[in-house]
Amino acid sequence: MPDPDDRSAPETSAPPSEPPAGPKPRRPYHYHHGDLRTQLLAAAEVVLAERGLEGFTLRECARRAGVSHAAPAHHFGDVTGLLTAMAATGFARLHDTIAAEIAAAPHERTARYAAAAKGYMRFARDNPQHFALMFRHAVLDHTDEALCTAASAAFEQLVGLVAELRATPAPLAHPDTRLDVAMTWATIHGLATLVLAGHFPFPSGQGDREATITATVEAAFRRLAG
Amino acid sequence: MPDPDDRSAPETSAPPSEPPAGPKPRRPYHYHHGDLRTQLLAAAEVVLAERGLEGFTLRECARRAGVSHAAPAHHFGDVTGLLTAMAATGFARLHDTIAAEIAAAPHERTARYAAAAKGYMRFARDNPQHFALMFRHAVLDHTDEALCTAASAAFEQLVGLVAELRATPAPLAHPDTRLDVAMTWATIHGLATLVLAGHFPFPSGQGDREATITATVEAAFRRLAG
DNA sequence: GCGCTATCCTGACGGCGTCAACATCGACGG
DNA sequence: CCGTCGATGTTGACGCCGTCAGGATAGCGC
Repeated sequence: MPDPDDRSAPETSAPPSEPPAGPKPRRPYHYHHGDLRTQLLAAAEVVLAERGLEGFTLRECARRAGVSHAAPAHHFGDVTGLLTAMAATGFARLHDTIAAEIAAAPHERTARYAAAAKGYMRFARDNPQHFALMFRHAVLDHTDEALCTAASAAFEQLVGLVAELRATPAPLAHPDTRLDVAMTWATIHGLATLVLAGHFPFPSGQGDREATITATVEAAFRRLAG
Repeated sequence: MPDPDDRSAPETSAPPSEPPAGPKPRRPYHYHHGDLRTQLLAAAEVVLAERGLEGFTLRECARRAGVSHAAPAHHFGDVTGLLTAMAATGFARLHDTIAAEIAAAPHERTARYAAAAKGYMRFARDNPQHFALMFRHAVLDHTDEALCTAASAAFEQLVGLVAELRATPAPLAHPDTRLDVAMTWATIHGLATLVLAGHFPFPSGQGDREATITATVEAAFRRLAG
């Protein structure tokens, strides 16, 4: 079984289990070809990015992985299982993206706070379909353990950031941390969601759209922090 | 053609076009039975609320409306057309809900501002599937005129509220109205989206969940305003 | 060497959206 | 008053989908 905590980007290179094997046109179908689960996840990632969640298809994933249409059932049960597994890795990757952005920021509370928001937005922009999947409640199995732990880890990261911001008396006057957390998450999540839905205010681009968005996030969270 | 600006809740009562007509068992199918378009929209509303967007089906809508599976095509083209029409009425209803909440609030800037947010949240809570549909970019036709005008009206309502809030020098220090609008919309939209996705922080209910959410919205927007 | 189980295939089923072909109704012009 | 014509419904078909049942294959412990 592949490592379920694998957070790396999907690899499209075939494992060495398929040598060219000369002009033999095709083997009479190989059962047990190694780690189909990983390859299915990789294929699903491509399908999701290409076709979106509306055009996502279990059979297409199987096709890309070179197996029959019923093969995924043995690893994921049904389509919900596959999407849930993808969502779990998505939360893990979101966590890593935010952590990387924080690590690259100057070691100062407000800057780290804004950097986290920038990381959130960057993940959403770079993986729009994956991001949308993670919050599409109806298509996920919320009893799945991997999903819960991955989502919780990302949430705890957020709580930690807010706590760090409030460690000194200056910022975020309201004493209720829950409200602070809710506000922080809602603001960045709302920004990301609206941008992805094409509803970002004033998108008619004079100038760079990306820069505008990043600047908005930066300004919003510096204001939120102070 | 029915009024495309109809914002009332769907009516389930049959139009008087079907008199009992004695014991005649059934007419050999009535073509032109009045306003199928309206009835299809009403049926679609029920299907959406019951099954969600994932379980939404054109054929089921046709079944509920008592017509054949291909009938909707004559009024909406394809499923995108129907969903787009529903999204348009959704934006109109959101606008009305917010307006009603503002009208019921004390005539003071901050209170009206918070009331609008409360209206936004109330609409999302009372029509979760409809609300989700309105922001599901991939299933809507964004060249549709009715959708554009309805969405723009709701957006202009938001812009007006922010402008009203900034009319006196006190609140929302940042001079950039665009940032204020973005922040306002993102915050309330993020709150609504996260609540609907079941990701609202600390949902484990000691006490009334609804009250907690409403109080959070209230507090968040009073803080945003001042 | 032998079954056991995980893995994978084939084939089938019902449901879906869409299209093409046909039926009917209402309206409008002769 | 009648004929035609477009708008509005119906029927049937197509291909695709997810899922399930049943059979094939391969590796592994005994």
